[in-house]
Amino acid sequence: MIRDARVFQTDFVPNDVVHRDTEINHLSSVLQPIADGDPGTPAFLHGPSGTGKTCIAQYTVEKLREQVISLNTQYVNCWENHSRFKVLYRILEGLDNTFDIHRQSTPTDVLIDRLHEYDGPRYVIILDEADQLTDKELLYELLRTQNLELIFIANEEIKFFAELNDRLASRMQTCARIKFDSYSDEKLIAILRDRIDWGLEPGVISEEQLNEIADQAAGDARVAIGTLRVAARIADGSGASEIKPEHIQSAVSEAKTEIQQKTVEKLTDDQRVLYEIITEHNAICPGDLYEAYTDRVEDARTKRMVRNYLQKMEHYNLIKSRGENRGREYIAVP
DNA sequence: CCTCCACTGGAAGATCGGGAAG
DNA sequence: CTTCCCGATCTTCCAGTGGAGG
Repeated sequence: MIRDARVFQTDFVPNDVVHRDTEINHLSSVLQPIADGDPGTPAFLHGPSGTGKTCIAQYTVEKLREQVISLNTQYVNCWENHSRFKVLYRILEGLDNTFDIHRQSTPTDVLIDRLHEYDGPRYVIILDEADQLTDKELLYELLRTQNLELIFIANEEIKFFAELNDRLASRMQTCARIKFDSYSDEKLIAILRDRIDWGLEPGVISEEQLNEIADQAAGDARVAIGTLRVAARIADGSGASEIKPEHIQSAVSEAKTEIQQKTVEKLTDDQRVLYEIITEHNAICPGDLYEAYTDRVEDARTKRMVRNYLQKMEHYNLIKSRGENRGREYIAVP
């Protein structure tokens, strides 16, 4: 049933993206000066998850590479590299300039200096999940570095700007802002159909089932593609010759828990204990939570550290917090 | 109204872990 | 081997917030 599993990977960038023309054109025009050897304008892409921001950024930069002979590019995910050091490291990595940099012995200042010294070809950097950066000042440093072309990606525009100080916010105002809206069902279906043409045997999924997937995904292409992939796998595993409604039903929930499971695996032991306690309760107040945690764990961290863990887990969308101060409760995300 | 106190999150400093230098 | 140094992690301290209960 599955011909090519690659097209269902979350980081797959299609050769031809056909459902985001406006956004692609906008971004291309922002980057166009680079093709003429001039500095471009930084870009800021924002919109809900699964709306193609990352995909379009990578696709457009790839097209630019075809036009410009000497061009360096790098993709940095700030979720995975949220510290100042890691982001700078990844950026220098894109220039093959890290052979003598080691976390332990190289101060971050040296990384900044080295980046400032860079005078090679123009360097396009995609900073994905830029709102996850702990040290936003780094954005300022990057913006004033010669030869860098920056593409920032974040989910919520307003929230992102609210977290910046005035100086940085006004500097960021100069970015070309490109908004990504949720996909309509028709567009989601068109996207799915592209992937199906490449990835699945012909005729294994009906129009009706496609509609169902698009409906469940609620505008999120990542969820739609994930659901399709899991549904195909389930159908294949059960020996069916085509994807049936029941395959989709189990795929929807499995696709969601699959993502969650991956995140839980990334937690430390202490964090996982906290997560388990929260999932065992409908809602739990901080005091009880900390007590339960100290009971289960040998050598417990302090309350302050636990608050950091909880914040992190909320960021990962594993738990939610409700209420403030005294009324605070923690709830597991279903 | 006021006081108490559980809770939050910022700031500053201590500690950990591990590569480099001696 | 030891010593030095760094970022990351963790603790300590604390000001601020707002609900509970006189």
